[in-house]
Amino acid sequence: MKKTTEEEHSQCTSILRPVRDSLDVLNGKWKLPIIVSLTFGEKRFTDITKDVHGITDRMLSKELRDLEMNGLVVRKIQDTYPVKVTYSLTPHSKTLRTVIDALRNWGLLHRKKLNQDCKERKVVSKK
Amino acid sequence: MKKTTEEEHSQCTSILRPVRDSLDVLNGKWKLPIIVSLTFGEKRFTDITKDVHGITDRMLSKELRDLEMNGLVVRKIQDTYPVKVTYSLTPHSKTLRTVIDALRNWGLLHRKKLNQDCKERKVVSKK
DNA sequence: CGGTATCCGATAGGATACTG
DNA sequence: CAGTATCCTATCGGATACCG
Repeated sequence: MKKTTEEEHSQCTSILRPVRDSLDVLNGKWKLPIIVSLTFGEKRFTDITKDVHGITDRMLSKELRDLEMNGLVVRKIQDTYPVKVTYSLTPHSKTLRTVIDALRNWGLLHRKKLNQDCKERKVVSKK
Repeated sequence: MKKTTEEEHSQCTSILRPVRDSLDVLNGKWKLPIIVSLTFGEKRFTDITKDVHGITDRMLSKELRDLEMNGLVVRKIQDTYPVKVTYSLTPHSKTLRTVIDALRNWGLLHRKKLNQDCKERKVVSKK
């Protein structure tokens, strides 16, 4: 138990780099929720608004642009009248499935944990 | 293919709620990296600084407090001289392993994808 | 070593109004 | 319907200095 620290550090770095790569692309409150919404198939602007509760037009617009630039979302304009715009996932963003599942499962676990702590009156008041 | 939309919407919501629960706790640039650092065992303030490249004392201090309040990190003060403070994960935060693994794998995939696109000269300039 | 205090700029994100 | 424009606040996050 001497030189583990150095080895550990480089091991840690090798995990941290890709994790931070992911976080850079997925950061913020809305990107993953938007992607979740689109996992159910291509949708129109307003439909996403309805799924992702609380998002404003402004944020949705901005986040969709971000996601499109990063190759995670495709914007398609149907040249009908009136014009119809749809958004959908790319093959690449579909690989986010495991991330979403992991977050979902942990979210459920976390909420269960909170309820438990509540029963045990061990809640630490937030702020 | 008529009423799927309503059903889809409630299905979507049932995924979105726990995902957003997770994101609320894990948001920001630093929390998951800090947790990754601590997966290698309890560490001191400065050691975390070294693992999580680029973080400032101020942010680390703040984020550790946040994580402690949410029951994801434990702060332990050894009453030696000089005083030694260590941080470690809780059983609960250890369940984040799957989330971290998923993000790590996706990060690797994403970088591979970027390199591919680069070769194909399909890069979309950022900004 | 393990932080806190202060200051500051940048970005996230909300509210509201408006447009083709 | 599918957004943009404008304005605003809050938080993020960096720099620097300082403290027991």
